[in-house]
Amino acid sequence: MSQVPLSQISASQISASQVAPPSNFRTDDDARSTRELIIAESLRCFAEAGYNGTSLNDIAAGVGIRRPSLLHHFASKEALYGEVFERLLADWLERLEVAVADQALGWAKVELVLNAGFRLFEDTPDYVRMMRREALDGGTHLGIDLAAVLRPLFDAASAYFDAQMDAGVFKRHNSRHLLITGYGAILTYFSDAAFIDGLIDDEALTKEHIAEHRDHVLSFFKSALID
Amino acid sequence: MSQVPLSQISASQISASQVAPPSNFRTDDDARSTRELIIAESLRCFAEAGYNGTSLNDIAAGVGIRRPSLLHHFASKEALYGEVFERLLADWLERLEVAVADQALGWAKVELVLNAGFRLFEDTPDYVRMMRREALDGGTHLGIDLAAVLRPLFDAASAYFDAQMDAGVFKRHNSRHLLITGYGAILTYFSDAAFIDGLIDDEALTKEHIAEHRDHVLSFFKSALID
DNA sequence: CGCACTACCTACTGGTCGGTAGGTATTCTG
DNA sequence: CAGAATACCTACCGACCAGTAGGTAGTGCG
Repeated sequence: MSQVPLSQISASQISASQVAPPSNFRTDDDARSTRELIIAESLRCFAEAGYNGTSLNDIAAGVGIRRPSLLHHFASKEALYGEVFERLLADWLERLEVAVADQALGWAKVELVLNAGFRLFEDTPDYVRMMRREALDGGTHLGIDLAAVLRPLFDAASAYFDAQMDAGVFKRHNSRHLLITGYGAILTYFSDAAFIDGLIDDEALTKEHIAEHRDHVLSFFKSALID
Repeated sequence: MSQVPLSQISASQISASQVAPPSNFRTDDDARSTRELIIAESLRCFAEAGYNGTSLNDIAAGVGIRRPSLLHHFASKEALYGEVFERLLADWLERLEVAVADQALGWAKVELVLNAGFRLFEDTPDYVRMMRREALDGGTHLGIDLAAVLRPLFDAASAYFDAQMDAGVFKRHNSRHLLITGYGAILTYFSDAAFIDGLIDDEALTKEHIAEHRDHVLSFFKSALID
């Protein structure tokens, strides 16, 4: 690092203007909060416009600081994106594992997990869109291999369905394809909300409409799995 | 212009300019084909990396020409994107309407349309990813309002399901939510193929695996709609 | 031949990108 | 109170972006 050629340092750089003393200084308490503000705004922007469609200036402006100040808190754009994404994964895994760990069996457990998913997505719609973009790009945008992280959950769910089908609790389906179908059915409603708004008369992502869609997905899956 | 010091013009430069006479000249027949090549490569790039992630240089390089030559065929990047997208829509609507116009009734018609969708998506996976990105961005990236174009088809399909449910052919579900669920279940398999590859042992988007998923979706929906 | 036309090129413009250098207030700490 | 640390700033960099200017081969037609 820092082996910048001396030739790049010009005299004009030294004569920086002292005209604008912004005075928007932050205390230590606020410092943590600035970091959080940046992460929150980044999530919003990355979900809305994607990685390439979001500039550090956009994020900085949303927070109310300049780009270099943002880069004081995060080493690079990729590092910032990575931190937002890691937080996404951690939040999701934590909340999903609570539902997965539940001792319920049969349809009750499926309903439990689906409900947890809906609640989770309802709380974090920006996460959903960001995840969708990540899946579209192959899930390997950064160091994290999204599929590899979710694979254990996926395998466990698949085994659960297979066991319940063997036991005759559920009608027979291909469990892995069933999971892919389910994940697509649920995620799409949240990721494509802006598009779906144009297909229906109500507005998607309102509390009422989410509940409507959740009820539909639950009854639809129940209808396909239970006699 | 051309105020380059004579001293900088080396013999190698002069020879270089004559060593590479591009010679990739195209006749009138090829001219149309260059346009097609550009559209094909654009589709590939826009599907792979999105609008913001694709530069005109990327596309031009894929075709084997320079960016200004590309802009000789299309007025701007947006115009190019628009033409690719319009072609997408036209292709889809044409092929879907054949299936929709069929006189089949009950489950046979659903199977017909689903099969047409699968065949369509299998033939044009790049279209699917581009569409997905468009839906993520709200479907109003350019002048075209994606949802408005599809709305008539959506309404007709919804009315069909309602009628069949009223007649007792299908079990009762909310038809509009059913369509959203269905579109998500099918589209996701194609749009997120790279991610799904990491969740399963087989490779998605092979002929065999697509058939497997189609069979699953058909039997799953049949299971949910028919007693 | 002369002239318009097409398809391509190199070389450039203005602007934006991510990132860096270096400075300045303010606060914490010894 | 001195010095380190923090959080912000302006001014800059090189790279890349979409798009333009202007030139040059080759083609078709009078």
